[in-house]
Amino acid sequence: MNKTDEEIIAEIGQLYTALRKRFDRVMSEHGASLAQTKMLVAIQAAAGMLRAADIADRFGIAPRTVTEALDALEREALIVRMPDLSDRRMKRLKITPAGEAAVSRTEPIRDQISHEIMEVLDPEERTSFANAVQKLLHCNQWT
Amino acid sequence: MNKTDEEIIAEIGQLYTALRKRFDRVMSEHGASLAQTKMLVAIQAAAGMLRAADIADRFGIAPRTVTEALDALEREALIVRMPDLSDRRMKRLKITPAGEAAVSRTEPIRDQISHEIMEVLDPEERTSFANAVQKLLHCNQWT
DNA sequence: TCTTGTTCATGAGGGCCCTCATTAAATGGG
DNA sequence: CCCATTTAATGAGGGCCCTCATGAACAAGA
Repeated sequence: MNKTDEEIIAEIGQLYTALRKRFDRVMSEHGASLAQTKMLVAIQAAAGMLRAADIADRFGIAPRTVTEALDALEREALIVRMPDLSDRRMKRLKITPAGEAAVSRTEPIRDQISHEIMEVLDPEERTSFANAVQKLLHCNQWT
Repeated sequence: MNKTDEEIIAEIGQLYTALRKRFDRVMSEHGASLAQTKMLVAIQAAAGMLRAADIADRFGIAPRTVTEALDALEREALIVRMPDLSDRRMKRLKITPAGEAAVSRTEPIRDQISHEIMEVLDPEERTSFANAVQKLLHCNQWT
């Protein structure tokens, strides 16, 4: 029997939840969750020059969401928010040694899990799946 | 250039967020959000016999999540929680007239949006995409 | 009957995402 | 130089999801 559009969409949601759950369970023991770690990596790479708004742009999420994630990272002492002397509206983000430690600790784990998740698809499936996701994403971006 | 596993997974997240945003924007004006409306439909179909735990099972989400959604639905007076006389631990869920009105008001909208989202894929793409999602979901369910 | 184990709903606390409103600061004309 | 606009970050309030802990009620064996 063929799936309805609604069923497929419901399954996308379930898939997202299942993946996040899997990542977070493993990674929560090592410092930061997946979304947080991705921000941490970006902050580290930018060497103290990144602003909250940059992260929002880069990951395509709302600025308010970034503030919230940074609150958590700062609470865990993985980053610090430094006031910018030349523009007092913004704060530059800097990773702490503890933050760098968390990044290097979780990097291999993230790779590993990502790979384990996707390897259930054979190469052709993987490619067409990636294309379909891209297509769906593209057509719903601006809507 | 080929996408990494991590990139594909990140895009699944973005897709989920974009879809939910699209649904919620339209549906929030009509009473209940997507997840809430799906629960409402189930509650309506069960004609007063459904428990919170049944919803958790049916949708594959945690009981605590259901409590939260039901709080919102009850706040909006779309459902009521009725104590069960034979087993005082549980509460039976009943849809209100306002709830039924919300369901019938949003039903065509949900169908419409679902269809608009999925129609960017041609039939073969749609099928292989659905299969891939299924496969990924299946292999990550228990993990 | 009296534990012990189970089930149900929920409190408490988080993560990740959103919109809208607000404050503070920078900036570009008049 | 001053005001209007724009930009940065965040407060307030929601939605959807999780785990772990709690309390009440039921079920069943000793």
